[in-house]
Amino acid sequence: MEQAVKYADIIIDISTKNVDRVFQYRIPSELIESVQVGSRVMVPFGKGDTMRKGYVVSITTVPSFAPERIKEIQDVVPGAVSVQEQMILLAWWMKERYGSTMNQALKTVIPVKSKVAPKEEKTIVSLKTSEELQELLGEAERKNFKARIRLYKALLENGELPYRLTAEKLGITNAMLKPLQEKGILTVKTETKSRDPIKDYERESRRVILNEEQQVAAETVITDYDAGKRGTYLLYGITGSGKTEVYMELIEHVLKQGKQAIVLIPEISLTYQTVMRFYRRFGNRVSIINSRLSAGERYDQLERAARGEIDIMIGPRSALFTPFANLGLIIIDEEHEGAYKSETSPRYHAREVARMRANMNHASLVLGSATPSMESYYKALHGEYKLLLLHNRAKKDSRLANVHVIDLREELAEGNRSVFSRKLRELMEERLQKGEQIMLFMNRRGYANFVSCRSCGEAMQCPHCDVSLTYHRDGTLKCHYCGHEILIPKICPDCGSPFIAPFGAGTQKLEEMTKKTFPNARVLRMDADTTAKKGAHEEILQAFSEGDADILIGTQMIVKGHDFPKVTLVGIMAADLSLYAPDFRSGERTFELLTQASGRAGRSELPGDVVIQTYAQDHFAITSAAEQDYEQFYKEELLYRKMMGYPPAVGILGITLSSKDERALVDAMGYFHKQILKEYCFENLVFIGPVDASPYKLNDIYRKILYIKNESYDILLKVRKSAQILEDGQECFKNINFQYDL
DNA sequence: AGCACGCCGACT
DNA sequence: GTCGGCGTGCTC
Repeated sequence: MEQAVKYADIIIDISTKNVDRVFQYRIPSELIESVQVGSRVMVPFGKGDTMRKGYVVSITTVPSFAPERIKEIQDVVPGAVSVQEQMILLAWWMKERYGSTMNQALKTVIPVKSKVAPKEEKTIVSLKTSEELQELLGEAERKNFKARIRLYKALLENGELPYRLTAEKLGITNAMLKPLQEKGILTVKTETKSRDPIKDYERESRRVILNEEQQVAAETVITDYDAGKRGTYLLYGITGSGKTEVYMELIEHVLKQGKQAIVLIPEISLTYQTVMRFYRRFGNRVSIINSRLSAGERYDQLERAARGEIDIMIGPRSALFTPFANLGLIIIDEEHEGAYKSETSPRYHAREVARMRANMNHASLVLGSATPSMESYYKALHGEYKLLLLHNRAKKDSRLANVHVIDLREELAEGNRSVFSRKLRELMEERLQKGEQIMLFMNRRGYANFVSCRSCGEAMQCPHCDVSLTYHRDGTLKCHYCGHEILIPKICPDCGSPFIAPFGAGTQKLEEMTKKTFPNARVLRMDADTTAKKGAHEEILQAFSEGDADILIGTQMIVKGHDFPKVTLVGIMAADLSLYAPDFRSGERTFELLTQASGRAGRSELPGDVVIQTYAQDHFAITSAAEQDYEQFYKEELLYRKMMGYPPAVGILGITLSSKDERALVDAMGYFHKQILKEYCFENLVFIGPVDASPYKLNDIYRKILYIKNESYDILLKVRKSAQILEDGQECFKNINFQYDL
């Protein structure tokens, strides 16, 4: 029987909104087998029929376009894995939910195949002696071949040149190298570097015996699972209560049924220690993805998952898209972490996407945290999630640290102007004497040390962004948003006064002060500057854990998930710095940071102390963190959120408009606001703003935000859709970029 | 993204 | 008179 002609709905791989929709193509009969939903295909597109990559999102027999104008699919992308239909559906869902383009959604969901399968490194090698090169250079100079002159000069200096760098720096193209290769002047050497997958690890079959609490938690999930019930669980376990053992028990159970598991861990706490625990238990059925892997290595790992060579994938939020065919369990550790929210479009939250993926695969989702996010705990208390509790520390003799809250105002009033309170200083001296280690935590968020003019008060600003430049020890001023860098000026560019000086204190300053106060102590600093180099992060932590230093100074990154048994004192220099950030989550974040930082002290047998220095010693985020009392904090915070109308009590939708043209932005925002108001005048929407985003100007682009609040998420979703329709349909929004944040 | 169509300035 | 600038719009 003659088969009916089939058509495929295809999304073209171009990231502009005008082509962000489906196009229909005829499937030629010889490809009818290989073209499936999720296939990547090459199709002729546009005038001139340039070949473009596209993704098949659905297949139909009824064309919805004039059939004589429908072109044919040319090919299935060679060597490409046909992507799971699910992943495409997930991308659709994300596009709808978060308001991105389909392409952006697909790109986050589908692994990007590296250009060359094995990692290749090309080098340009000269085949001539330097005298001969000199001669060639002379000839090129006579003929005024500019590109060749640059190339010969570089070759004379080095003999061998890395291809990529050369091409970029000297503006040399392949076309121009070709004749030179043919003349035998040079050659392009290609070295294939094999991408080494993770080595085999010895598997230790030492079974961990769960304590009673852990057992109960694990059993709850397992019983549901075996009864065919899938749900979302919130595993709330205090620091050191052994959540990881529970995860592993659950994974083991799921694996036994031939299913796979994904474990999300914030990148920052994805340490060697954690990973090794999984390897020891599950051997080489485990794989990790992290940002240190190259695109190719990452792709390899996902391929292995697709081929069924591994059963467990550990990684940051992108690991959520591991193409497991038989996914049974998703675990999100430290679920409160901000890193689970994507900062680029689609601005998805791993928790929500995980929920969706779990639904599609009939899998369970387990969220774990010592300080659950307000949203999750709220849902757990309202029965949407099942709450699992771990109250006790897994190691019996480890105990909670003594917490001292120090009022900095009082210190000042009593004449102590140093950054160290008397208590902290006293304890530090004692620890140094005993040879124990100290961590000093500086919460620098929203508190850059900027440079200002003493006479006109003007702070040095980034010319591209609406933020102050940050002062660095080497005499430069840097913008932490766009990387703009200048030397510190000698006179104020505004008033000409020579009295300009750094202001405020960051980790650098703290390091200086520490060295001055404790001249004999060995100090290590860890922050965005000292860890800019790859691997520096681990290096510093390694050095510290091996006892190469007495004091570790750092920002948030030192308090996440690292275990230093010899640390018995944690000093939090200014606990309330993060409290006044212009964000309704600042209290929550402060509480989390303080709780985590406190948890660093005394994780072993040695008794620990925590000193919290603050100007707001009565704030509940600080008092409840000092008492390590999450419930107390939750109650107070929820009250506050209810009062102020913030999530999780009410839903909030943030719509950011941005444009290079400030006037156009203001006009567009005004018009947009009016339209939404008009359309939803019968709903009880609460509008806040529009306000300037923070920072208002970023990379020369101005940004304004309109917040819309309502108790019902569904209504906000509807508003988002209407906004999208406005965005696409209105002339005046042409040069305005929209971003949605729910 | 790319490519064509289209309507205004300096040139063989 | 034409060649070509890049603004605008469409692509199954």
